[in-house]
Parts: sequence; structure tokens; C-alpha cells
Amino acid sequence: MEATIKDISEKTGLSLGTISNYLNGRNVKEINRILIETAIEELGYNVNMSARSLKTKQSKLIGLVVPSSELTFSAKLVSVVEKILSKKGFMVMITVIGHSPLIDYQKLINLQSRNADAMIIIPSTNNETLEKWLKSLKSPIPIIILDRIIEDYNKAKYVLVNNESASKMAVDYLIHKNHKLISIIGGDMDGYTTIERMKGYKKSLEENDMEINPDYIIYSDFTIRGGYLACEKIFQLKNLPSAIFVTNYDMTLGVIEYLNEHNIKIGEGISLIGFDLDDLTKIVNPSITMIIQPIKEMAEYTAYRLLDFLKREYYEKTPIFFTCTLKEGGSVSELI
Amino acid sequence: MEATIKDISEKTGLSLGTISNYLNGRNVKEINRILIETAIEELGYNVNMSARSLKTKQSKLIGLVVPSSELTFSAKLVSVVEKILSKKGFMVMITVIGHSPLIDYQKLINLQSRNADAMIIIPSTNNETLEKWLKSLKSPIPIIILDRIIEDYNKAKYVLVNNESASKMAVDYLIHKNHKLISIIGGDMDGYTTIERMKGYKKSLEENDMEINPDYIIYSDFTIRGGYLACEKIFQLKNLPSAIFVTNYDMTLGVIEYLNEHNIKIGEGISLIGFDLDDLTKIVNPSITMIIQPIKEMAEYTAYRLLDFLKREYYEKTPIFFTCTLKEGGSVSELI
DNA sequence: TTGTATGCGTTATCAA
DNA sequence: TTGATAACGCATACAA
Repeated sequence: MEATIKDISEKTGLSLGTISNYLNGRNVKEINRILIETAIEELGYNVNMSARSLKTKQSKLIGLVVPSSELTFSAKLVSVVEKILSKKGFMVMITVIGHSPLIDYQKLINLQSRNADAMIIIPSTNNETLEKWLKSLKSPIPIIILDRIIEDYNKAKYVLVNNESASKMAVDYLIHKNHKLISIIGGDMDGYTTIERMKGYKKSLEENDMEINPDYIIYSDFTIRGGYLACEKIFQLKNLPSAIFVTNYDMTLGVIEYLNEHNIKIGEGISLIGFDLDDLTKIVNPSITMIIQPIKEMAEYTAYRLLDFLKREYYEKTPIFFTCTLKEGGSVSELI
Repeated sequence: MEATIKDISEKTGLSLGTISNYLNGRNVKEINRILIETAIEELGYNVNMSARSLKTKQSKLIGLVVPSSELTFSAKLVSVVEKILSKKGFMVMITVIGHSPLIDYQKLINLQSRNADAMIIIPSTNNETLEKWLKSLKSPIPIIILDRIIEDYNKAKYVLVNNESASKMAVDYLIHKNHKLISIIGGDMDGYTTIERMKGYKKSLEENDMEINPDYIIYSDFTIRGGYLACEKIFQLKNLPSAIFVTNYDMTLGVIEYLNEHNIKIGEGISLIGFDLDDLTKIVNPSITMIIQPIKEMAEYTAYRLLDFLKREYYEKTPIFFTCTLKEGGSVSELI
């Protein structure tokens, strides 16, 4: 049997209220403080969070909703966010969505019924279940949504990268290296992220008075397999591009896999720019030039903002955009 | 204000007990069932888990303790475990340890005070705080510990791979390819995992009547940087080995990084076998020959066993060992 | 500064 | 099958 404040009360001869006061950082007479502390020590007492939550309506639990498709990204995020939040006594509850609408819904409800104090959500791709659930939420807990904007939902704070300019930067870089035929591999056609990244691609081409050839625009699904297949599609074109810009991590892996498998030399036969994390850069030879999301900074910002919100200091919802950087590797050759 | 069973009781005219009975799957008259269900629907009712937990002493929360050093491994584990457990209404609470003893301890206590129904722990390396905490635990909740054995702690179920034979398999393979000078990069010298993997290394050499040269045995720390530095050390030897066996994922990355940086051709200048996940295999060219841990199977086994334990069907604690496989890539050349 | 009493939302016990 | 009531462990309002 776990010890309760009642046990401590009995052991110390003090009332429940005093013990509770001590536990909540209120003033207690020095003598009693020592009394209580030794009792806690001896009994191995821990606060029962269920009881406390029931009473205070604060769970000290942060819900983290991540899509099954973004596990690498999520893992980084979790480690940073958890580190910051745990220092303030919060625990992180994880739920992975994106498998089936029914199960997703159950999971979200489950999360809700544990009344998380706040929520961090990575919607990644369009997820109707998630959006429906979000809109049905009436409790005004702070919610931070990462990585994309849900069009008609403005009750959350959005933290994202400027996808359009990141994408433009990549294509500008390729053009600067004299590439004329540039292919882009995007995710699902109507996803926010892909739409934005495509915008940057087109904008760059337009600004440089280059033709936009729809054959070079491939839509895929943000998976390794998807990247592989997209790359395969590109190599079936009569007129091969000299460079490929792959717009996410997993697809970049898939593309590299395809190129390796077909003995196509990266940076020679074909130039390549990837997207997301810099894990890869040093492992692949030649290293891959990549657009890097400042994920650590985003995660830190998210965690600290959440903490602010929870202190009710403010809850302002202006979206914040982070800027990606281009990390040069050896995967882009300069043409003449 | 969230709706409670009291609201449902009032709306339906039924007593709290009946509502509770319905909620817990007990028999309720058909008419009342419909009454309740529509009330729940209309009020948007959700069970308050804090209250339920307080009463039942079951949190439906599973604690997951992962080391900061094993984030890749952990991410895979989480996704599999979460998928299985969430179907049964459990949520997964994550805590990352390994930064500082003090914070680690706070986190573990925090986890405990939320009375998780069960725990999954990946200790990775020696962690005194964790061990002390485990031993101080009196509540008999099911605990599954992955990846290594804590010597004098037998209150948990252990799920691991047979490190010794996995390691032996790798070295046997190299010897079979006529490698005579084989270097091994391990983690911290007194860690369970490293000790086991070193055993396999030595056993293989002994069985093949080969000399064990301490110069070829490098201890490091399971990080990317550690792998890099270990590799550097190896290349400072007067008498270079022809093959390196790296005993974990991150260090394998570090080694590849070093080799790329120094233009040492993998599979030509030096042969390489890595350890853990097969993410890499296809990305690096030539693909890396690796010892693969059956992490998905282990995670599934862990989740299902936990579910069994929670149903109190049994809680047997015989350690279970999974077998690694060797996945051939192009990173090991055959010598003559 | 401390003690007493009440209630948070739920389940469990018992009687009807 | 249902209803009334107590209890889970804690925080809080109020009185002392």
C-alpha cells in the first residue's frame, strides 16, 4: 500500500491541511517542515497524481500527437520537448496516428479523457479525423501544431518552417549551379507542405525565366518506398533532368536507395538535394546537400511557449515561421 | 465544463450506478442503454480518467523509460509498442533518462507517482540512479527491461538479444572471408551489452585459433562521435586491421563518417560490419553488412507480454533471448 | 500558521 | 437490473 498524506498526518500529528500546504510550497513552521520531511522520507511517500488531478483539473500531462509517417522527425522533437517539460514536472504522453480513422479517433478521445494540460500536434499530412476532433474540442487548452497549417482552424498556435522559401532556396541553388532541368519530388498533391514546397520550386523557375515542365514534377507520399518509386519514374523520362530536389527525409532515403541500386553516381550522373535532417549528410558518400529544418530550435521554442501558455502568461496565436538552411554537400555538381 | 456521469444521470433519470455499470460493460436494460448512449452523445461525455484512476488504482498508463543515447532504437520501439497498447486503451508515457542522476531520479519518481500500470525500460548503459530506483520500488507492477540484464535485479522480465552469439556470428563471418586482423569497437567497458559482445568476439577468435590482440579492441561510448574517435584510433595503429566490427548503430554512423572523410573506401580499404538497424544498409554505397536486431519482434513480444501480465494471466520472468541476423551488404571484401 | 470540512468524478458495495 | 451511499487521495475555503 502506498503511503498517503493521511499516513503522514498521523505520523506527524499534523493535519491534512498542513501536509498539503507543505506539499504545495506554502509556508509551514520550520519544526513541522522537518517533521513532515522525515515522515515523507520514511514512508516513501509520493503524491498521488490521480487524486491531485481530479482535484485541480491539471494533469501535468502533455499530449503529443505524431503521425506514423514522421517518426524520425518526431523522435527528435520528443527528446527535446521532453527534456524541457520534464524539468517542470510534466510528463509526455505519446500517441501515433495515421493508421486508421477509427483507431485514430479512439486514441484522440483517450488522450482527451486524460485531460492533458496542453497538446503538441504534428499533423504531417491531411488527416480528417484529426481535424474533426480538433474542431470538436471545446476545452481551451493550449495547442501547438507543428509543421503545417490546418486551413480553417485558428484555435492553435502554429510553428512551422517557411516551406516556400526553403524550397526556393534549393532550386535557386541548383540554378546557380547551372542546372536547367530540375525535377522535384513532393508528397501528396493536396497536402499543405507539398503545396508550399511546390510554390517555391515554381517561383524559383519563374524568377529565372525557366520553363516549368510538369513531367519533372512528381507527387509521391513522403515514404522511403515513395521516394524510390518517384525516382524510378524520373529515370523513365526521355529527357532526364540533371538534378532532383527531394522534399522530405524518407523520400530522400528512397531516392538514394534507387540511385545506389542502379549504380547512378550521385553528384555526377545526377545531382541531388534532400530535405529535413542532417543525419544523412555525412554518412552518404558523397555527402548529400540538404535543406535542413531547424528542428531543435523549433522543438525548444514549442516547449517554452507551451510552458508560457500554461502559466497563462499569454496565449497568442500568431504563427511563427522558422527558416531552413542549406547545407552543402557533394551531391550537387556545377554544370558549365 | 466537461460533462460528468452526474449530468448523464440527471438527463436520463437513471442513477449514477447504472451509468457506471453501462460504462464498464455491465448489463443494462436495452431501453436505458439507448437512453444513456444518446445522452453521452449529446453531452459529449468522456470518462474522467483521473477520477477513475483514483478509484480503481489503474491508470491505464504505461511508463516507457528510454536512455538519451538510444533514441533511434527507442523510436522504433515506441511506434510498435504504442500501436499495440493503444488498442487496449493504454497510453504511453515517455521519459528520457541519462542526462543527470538528479533529474533522472525526479523523472522516475514522477513516473511512479502517476502510478503507471506497467513499465518498459531500456537501461542501455549502466545507470545507477535507475537501478537504485528500481530496487526501491515495492509496488509489484509488471516491468519489462529491454536490451540488457541488471545483474542483481530479478523482479523484472528481461527481453534481449543474444549479444554474444550475434557478435560471434559477425566475427565468424569476417574470418570466413579470410580476415585475420579484426578490430572491434565496443561501448563502455563495464556495460552489460559491451561485455557480452566482446565475449562473442573473443570466442570466435579463440575457436579459430587466432590471436587476440588488445590493440584491436577499442572501447568507446555508443555515440556517433564515439564511433568516429574509435575509428580514428584504429587508423593510428602501425598494423592496421583489415576489418572493423562496430557494435552499435550510432558508432557505425561515426565510423562511416570517418571513413568517408578520409576517403577510405569501405569494402576495399577496410571491411566493415555494423550493428542494430537496417536503415543504413541501402543508403550507404556500398551497403553495409550488418548484424540486425529483430527490434520489431522484440517490441511486439514486449507489448503482448505486458498485456498478458496486466490481465494477471501470469507474470513469469524467465529472460527471453532473440536472435540477431546477419544482413550481407557490400562492405566486407573477401580476402585471399 | 494550522485544523476542519467539503468536494472533485468515479467505482464498489449493498439493498431493493 | 437499479439506486443510494461511501470511499479513493488530495486541495481548498474557511475558521481558529
